Amino acid sequence: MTAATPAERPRDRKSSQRRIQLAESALQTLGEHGYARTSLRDIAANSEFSHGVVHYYFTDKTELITYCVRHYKARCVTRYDDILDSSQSADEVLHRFVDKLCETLVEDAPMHRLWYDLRTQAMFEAVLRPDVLMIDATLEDMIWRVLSRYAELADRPLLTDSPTAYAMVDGVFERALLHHLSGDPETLDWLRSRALGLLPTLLGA
Amino acid sequence: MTAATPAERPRDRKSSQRRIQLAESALQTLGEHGYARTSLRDIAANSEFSHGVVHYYFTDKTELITYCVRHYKARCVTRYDDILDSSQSADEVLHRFVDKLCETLVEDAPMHRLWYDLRTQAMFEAVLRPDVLMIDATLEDMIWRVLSRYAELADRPLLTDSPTAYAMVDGVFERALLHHLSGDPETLDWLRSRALGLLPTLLGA
DNA sequence: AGCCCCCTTTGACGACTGTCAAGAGATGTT
DNA sequence: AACATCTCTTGACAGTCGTCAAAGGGGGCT
Repeated sequence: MTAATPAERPRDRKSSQRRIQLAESALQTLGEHGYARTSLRDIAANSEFSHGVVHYYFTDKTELITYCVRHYKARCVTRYDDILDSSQSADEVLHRFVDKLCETLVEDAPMHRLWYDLRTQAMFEAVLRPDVLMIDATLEDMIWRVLSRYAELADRPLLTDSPTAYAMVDGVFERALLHHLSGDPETLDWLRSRALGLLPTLLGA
Repeated sequence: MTAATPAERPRDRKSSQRRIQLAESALQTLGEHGYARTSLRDIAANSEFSHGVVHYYFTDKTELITYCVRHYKARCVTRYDDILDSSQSADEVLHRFVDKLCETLVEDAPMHRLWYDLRTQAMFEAVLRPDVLMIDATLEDMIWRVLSRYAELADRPLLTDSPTAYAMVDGVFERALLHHLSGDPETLDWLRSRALGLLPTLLGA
């Protein structure tokens, strides 16, 4: 069957490529100006197309946003996964995780603040909630995988549950991001030392 | 001396009352719709004045917002202070603090999400940063006072520093707020149990 | 009384927004 | 070569935004 509307079939592959392309332009612009101050014209101006093309590939602004959010997830969720496979000691997991955490704080700062922006907007707009909650759960899993591997290699039990551990790490990271973007030069050292201190306290005797 | 501009002197008292009055209306509207989707006309419509009056008392929209933020601080910073004075045991501080935390999560949910909204917008707009960072520091102090009193009554040392402790508690609270606003009925129990579990782990032997 | 100053309302402006329609250009099929 | 289909540009629409100017009232003062 697969009864597609007449216009959909030949477009499928190319159209999905365009959607991705537009989503990447959109993510970059959103990371610069924030969700509220980014218009469809801004997004199109940062791409190589005109503003009308957005409505050709996305029915709605919210569809574009939610598509961007979902596309964003795929890029960042596996950030720490190679550390887990290749590390051989608890200490190695700890240090490499913290290094990566500090690196992405600086490197991907616009994308991180965009994520916090969207998550906060989900507190106001119900349309954003399903996607945001799903990504938040995925990020929680990501942190939990790190902590589980860390505890396994240290041969000690984890004291907290997954949501709490994620919430605490995320709180520390969000604070670091705010201060980093505010120009505080000590933020990186603070995040490094606090993350190095935090993880061991999540392990029991 | 006090060389005031001709228009300022007689206005002083009344004008500051109006500013407060408008700020309260603004805070309520901002808490409902969020920073980005709140216009000056919305704010005025929620007050008993017309939209023109806002520009009579505030030169700018950003001046209104920053004034609101500063006014908001005064209302919420002393939230837990009476607990500290009147509690006699560590356990009493712990339970009364957590009770208040859960109560304000439900009761003041719009104001909390507004705070998170503004703090996130400060990652994009530099004008908001001074006020946001100041309030964040004040909230950090508020949490630190609770933890200090808690540790003092328990006669045990605190394991973390003030910024980290605040960041972790705030992360847990922010997560609880998002899920509460998403309609998750188990959020309140989760926050209560996790907060009751978190504070003791911040104390050393 | 008449005047002046403070407060408020109203209406308007230019700019910007999401959305859509009409048409031009390109691409490939028959 | 001619046609049809997909893709993209352009221009316009209705609405909303921050901002401001003009004017209306309402007290108190001289």
